[in-house]
Amino acid sequence: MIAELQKITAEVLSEKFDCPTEADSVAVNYTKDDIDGDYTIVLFPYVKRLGKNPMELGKEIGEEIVGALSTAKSYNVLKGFLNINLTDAYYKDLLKKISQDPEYGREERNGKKVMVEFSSPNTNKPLHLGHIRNILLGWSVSQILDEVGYEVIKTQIVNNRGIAICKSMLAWSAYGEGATPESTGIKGDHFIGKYYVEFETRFKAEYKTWQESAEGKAVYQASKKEEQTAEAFFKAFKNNYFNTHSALGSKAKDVLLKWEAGDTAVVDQWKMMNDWVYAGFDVTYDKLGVSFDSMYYESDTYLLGKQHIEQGLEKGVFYKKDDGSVWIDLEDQKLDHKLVLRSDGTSVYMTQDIGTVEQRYAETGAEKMVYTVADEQDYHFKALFAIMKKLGASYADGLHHLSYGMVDLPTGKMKSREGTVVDADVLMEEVAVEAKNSAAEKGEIAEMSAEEQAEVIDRIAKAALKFFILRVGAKKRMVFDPKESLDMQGQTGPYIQNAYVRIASVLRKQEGDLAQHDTYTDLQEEELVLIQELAKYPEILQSSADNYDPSNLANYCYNLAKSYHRFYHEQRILTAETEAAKHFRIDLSVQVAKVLKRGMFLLGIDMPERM
RNA sequence: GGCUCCGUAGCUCAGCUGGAUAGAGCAGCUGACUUCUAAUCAGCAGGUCUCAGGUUCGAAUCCUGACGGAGUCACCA
Repeated sequence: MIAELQKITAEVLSEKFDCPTEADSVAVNYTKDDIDGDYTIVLFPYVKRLGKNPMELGKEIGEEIVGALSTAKSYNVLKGFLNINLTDAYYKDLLKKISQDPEYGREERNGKKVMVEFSSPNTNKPLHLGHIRNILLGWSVSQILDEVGYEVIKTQIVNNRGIAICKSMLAWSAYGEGATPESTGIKGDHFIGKYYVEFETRFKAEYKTWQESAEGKAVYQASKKEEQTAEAFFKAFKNNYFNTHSALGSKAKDVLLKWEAGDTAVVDQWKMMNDWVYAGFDVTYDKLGVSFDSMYYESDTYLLGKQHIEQGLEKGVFYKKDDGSVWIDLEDQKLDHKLVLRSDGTSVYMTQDIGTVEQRYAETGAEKMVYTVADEQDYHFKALFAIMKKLGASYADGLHHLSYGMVDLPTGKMKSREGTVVDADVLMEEVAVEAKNSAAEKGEIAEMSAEEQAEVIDRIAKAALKFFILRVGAKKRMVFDPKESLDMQGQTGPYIQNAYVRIASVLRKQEGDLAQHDTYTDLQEEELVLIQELAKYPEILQSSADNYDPSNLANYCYNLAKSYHRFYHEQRILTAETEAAKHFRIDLSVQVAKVLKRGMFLLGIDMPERM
């Protein structure tokens, strides 16, 4: 419709006014809510160019449009804006088209593959609120990309090696006394996290003791900068202490060395403990309703990439310093020189990532790869993508960093050291309790069986949590108030579910088959609004996919639900004035339910039939 | 210090490819359940869109600068 209006306007301007105009350049918008009209054409640019009165110009174009388009009913010109009203028949036809398409909004398969990486946890501690945002975003973007035509491969890389997991291993060996998740009844990831904390606590104590020892004091006196307090010095010196003085540190490093050397006992322990963590993660993923199509493990990939460094050196993309370290100059990208291989020949993060991208492309042929990683790594991914481009990777332009802001608490940043991290499992449990309390005051749920109740409450709780997080634009840092996120009223997931449930309820009470409603005329305002909203759905999907941002879709679902609630309140459905009106409204409701259900599904949110 | 992102109502957020009087929800105050589910609806109140310039017929939106916040600039991952 927009294209048609643009075309006619451009023709009129070009032919009648000798004012050559590109159709694309004509500004056509949806008319503002409180103004009469459906579409609005902005006249100012031509008023100025032609030196014509806006009213006259608007009339000329308006006449032409109403004459040329059978779907255009009338027009009005207001303050330089030409508003076009469309006929009821046009909207009824729109609804009919939507109604005839059972997979409305879903695009033809485009034959392209896209790999979406998300979650990517470390195996030394459980998932937290930050992971939840990551997972919900990654999952939802995957779903949306699938909906607009891609074949999506959902993947994650598990950071299962390195010094961190060695700390947990060491603590478990020393203080675990053979305990297992099974013997203690603790979820595997939490179990490992416990030993990580155990290590850190002991290390802290050890460090504290050392600071007061003669050696510690001597080091402080010898190495401190001017005016530096002991507290500041020791804070900065912590890593150094771990590497050079700490008994615990040297034991942990010893475990890491043995792991890298393939020491059977260490590797076996590592496998066993990581398996506990994976089992724990799986439970959380399951609760979140997400799954993966493939997995990568850092233990398999951390040595990758060196051969690409060699090739890059040959091509002259990289250069070698005297000490043997390899670098790339990214100053033309407004980035610095970046190290890609250490002087001792071992890899850094970047080396691995180069190797991993190449491996993934070789394995899947995906032309697009999306990395769901927090915005603190913006710089890293910019550099990685620039490097791949310089290396001449054919898919380099298809690489995308789905960068999202950190989640803050009302009290500030989440800090694991200060124990202010919100654990994913605990949070979900809290939301479930809140949903249960909320539901207790409502009528319908009480009549269900215990099993049904639990199922419905679970859906409501998940909807509340997921919608709260997904409605915020991904790039934006967001504040997560545990209390507010538990809200079930207003701009929330349950509000949208409630609209769906209302429709489901009406449909249950409807008797007999759905009849034709061609004779229904005189569309009501609330009905018009709903059809207009429904018609926007495909373009919303497309823009969510283009921007890798589900918040568009989330807000759309809310708006659609809101329009429905209003419609529901203003118009009778089952007891409508005429049979035609009744069937029209039922059809309309069915279409709203269809879109709400699908849209929310793409956000990873399930709809209950009752609540 | 360089670079990147952010700054909209008391709070949490929409709106940002320039268009009419800047929108929701929460919190506060009014009203609406004998009538398809009140997890709903209607209303009141709440704004210097951080500030200052610029471009434009028109700027929350684009540009420049300042201020405030965050991130990053590791032979860490």
